[in-house]
Amino acid sequence: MRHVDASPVDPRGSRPGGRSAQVRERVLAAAADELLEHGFERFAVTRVAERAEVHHTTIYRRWPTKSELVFDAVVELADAYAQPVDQGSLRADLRAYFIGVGAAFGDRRTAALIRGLVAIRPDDLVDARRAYWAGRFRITDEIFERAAARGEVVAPADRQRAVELIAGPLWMRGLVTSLPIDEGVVGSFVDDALRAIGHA
Amino acid sequence: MRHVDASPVDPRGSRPGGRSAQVRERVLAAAADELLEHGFERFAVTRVAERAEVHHTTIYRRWPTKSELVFDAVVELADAYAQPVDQGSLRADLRAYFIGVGAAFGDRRTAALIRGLVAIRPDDLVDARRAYWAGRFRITDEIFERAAARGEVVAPADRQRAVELIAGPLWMRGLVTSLPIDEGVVGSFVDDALRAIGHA
Amino acid sequence: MRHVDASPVDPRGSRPGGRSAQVRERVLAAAADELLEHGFERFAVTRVAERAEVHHTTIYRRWPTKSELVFDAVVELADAYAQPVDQGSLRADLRAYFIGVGAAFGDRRTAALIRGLVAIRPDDLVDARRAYWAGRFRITDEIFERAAARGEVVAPADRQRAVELIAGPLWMRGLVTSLPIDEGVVGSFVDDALRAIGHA
Amino acid sequence: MRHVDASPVDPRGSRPGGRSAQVRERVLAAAADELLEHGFERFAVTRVAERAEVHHTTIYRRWPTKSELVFDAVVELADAYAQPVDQGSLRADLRAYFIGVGAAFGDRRTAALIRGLVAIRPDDLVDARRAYWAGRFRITDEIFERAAARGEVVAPADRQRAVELIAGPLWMRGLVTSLPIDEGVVGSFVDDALRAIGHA
DNA sequence: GGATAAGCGAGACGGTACGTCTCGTCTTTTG
DNA sequence: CAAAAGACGAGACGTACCGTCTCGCTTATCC
Repeated sequence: MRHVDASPVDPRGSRPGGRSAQVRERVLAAAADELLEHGFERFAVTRVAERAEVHHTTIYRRWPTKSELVFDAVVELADAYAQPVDQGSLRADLRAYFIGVGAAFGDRRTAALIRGLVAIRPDDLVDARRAYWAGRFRITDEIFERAAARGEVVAPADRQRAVELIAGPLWMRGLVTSLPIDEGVVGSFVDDALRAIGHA
Repeated sequence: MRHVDASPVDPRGSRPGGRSAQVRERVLAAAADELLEHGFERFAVTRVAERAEVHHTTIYRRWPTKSELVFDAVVELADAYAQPVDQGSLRADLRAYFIGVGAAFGDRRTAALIRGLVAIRPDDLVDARRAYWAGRFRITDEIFERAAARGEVVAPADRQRAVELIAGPLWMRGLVTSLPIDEGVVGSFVDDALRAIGHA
Repeated sequence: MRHVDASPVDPRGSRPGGRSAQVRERVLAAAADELLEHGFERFAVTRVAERAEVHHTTIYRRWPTKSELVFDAVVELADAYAQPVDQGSLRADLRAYFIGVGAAFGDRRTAALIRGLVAIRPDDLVDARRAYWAGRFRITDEIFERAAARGEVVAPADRQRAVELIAGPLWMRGLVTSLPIDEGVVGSFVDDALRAIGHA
Repeated sequence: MRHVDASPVDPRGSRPGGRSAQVRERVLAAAADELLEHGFERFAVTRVAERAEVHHTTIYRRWPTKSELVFDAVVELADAYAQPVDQGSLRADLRAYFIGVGAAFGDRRTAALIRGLVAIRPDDLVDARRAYWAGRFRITDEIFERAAARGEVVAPADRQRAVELIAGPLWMRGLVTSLPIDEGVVGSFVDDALRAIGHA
């Protein structure tokens, strides 16, 4: 899933701790900082280089375009919010997970980054984006699997609908209307979604 | 509702057909094209000027920031989709209206504009955006008013929830997951939303 | 000598106290200020208009080019230094006059202006400049005439040489080498010049 | 003496014939042309870039201000006129040297450059200008040294005066009054100066 | 253990776009 | 009818970043 896997650089150097690996780490960290500070739009490779104390040509050697660098950095960040824990019931699991998602929009810097992701031209980084979203949906899938194991069976089509009914309003608040996203709101969306798909 | 109303430009020139009005039209149309072709990120005022056959300084005189230009272009388009017609029932009215909204994402040009709208930094144009969304919500309010007049009463809080439950998934498909938006999908979101708020 | 005499504007308006005359006065005064403050190079008609509280199109109606406006303003200023007084001898008259000239270079703002005049392309405002320099040389001519009336006769060719031998070093210090110009220096140049032309 | 020596540019590139050296040459030549054609005032870096077939940002990298570019172009030319030859006597040496200087004003291109040099604001490039003039005066110093070796001793203060009495009128003719500068005129200024300092 | 190849530091460069300033022209309204 | 008012085309400004290139230097394997 890491984009840089395809890079021609670093056949041996990427051993953990190697010089190359250090560069990669420092650059991605710096990119994340830059992203959080300036948002996607004003993201500047030049500044990333300065932050990482790496020459800018070195960055271009590994990440041919800005989009690719940003994407790698985003993925790095995204994983932080991908920690679903078993809460004992489908409803509780969904609440917990989407409260985490909602919190991401609450962090202005993360919000800026998500906003940027959306702004990327649909034709850019298609595969990378597909992979990213697949990864995210895998998380909710796990939640439903776990529920099924507990006996709360939800049909695949209903899973999809439920996720859209919860995530849709959340994203809309986060990206579009700027309405607040707190735990109560997230909970009510979860309830509405479960009611809509006829889940007890 | 037009953002440019606050601009120092156009005292008399904005009479329909006047020179200024022509410039405004040409620029906004060109901005929409530019947005479609290059996306918000690579949106270049310089190119808009070339497309519109207007000098770039003229654009800066009216729209001091890129955000404002994009916003005005979006608003221009938005009104096209704001024509709700009485279909005889709340469900039918909502379907009709949101099918129109969904269609907007189907038009690549419009989709690009909406994408641009989202990409504008949240601190930018706060008032203008608020006004814009107020306008959009006014349309669904009318639908609910009409329904109330017919006896289909929905509490204000439920109106809001219903709209979010329909529009949220639609926008998410349009902006984020790129899943298809057809009439069947819109219909099912409307049904889900009405079920969620307990509307018969 | 006033350049604006050739302007198509102001057939009757230039009666002293007329509306046009007031505009002319205010604009020239403002132009002089602007010149003194920003120097020739960064002289901006726009700012002159603001200073004069006159619309900038009004200025362009009278002074088709910036050069002409500047020139008129310079001439206005120059006269301030053109007040030779009878000091009783050729040597004293020359000293007094050129000490005044030297003082002009001492005023940094005036110096900036002179510097600008020199920088004007030789092909620009040829007639105006010729007229200006003729005016200036007329002053030294008066000095020599007065001396002749007193019995200190100097041949025309020697007058010219003397003036060049005094003014030359002065201008060079003022414009080129930035060496100091004080009364002692001016005096010694006058003495050298008179010695060179064999004047007692 | 080259101003650009202090520039952060050109670590190795300045080897004669290197890429950077070529750029420098081409730009300075183009700057001289531009100065000749448009004068200092309408001197446009943009046009210099076009003439030199170099991107304008490249020019700004090396010469942050217009003044520095003009100055370097002037210095480049100046050296051409700095070749005093031993003519056997002080008078002859001075004549030969200043005839060369006068000739410089005769070359329109060089004259335009000198005019530009004068137009530079006095606060700009103070050190560079000081160095430049020191270099020029060193040439006349050599002439006086040579004369002293031959037995024609001139006191330091008189050297300075003499040079000003010759160069001053020359520069004034060249820059200000546009009077002709031929060998006869130069000769008479030399003679006048020597007479003024009491040199046989 | 010295060639050799890869990665990095360094920096000039061509290039796009930015957003601003000023110019001088034009058209329309006002006193 | 001149001045006020202001939009406009035009051109240059100087800056920020982009992505490419060329050139040494270092370092870590591989013969």
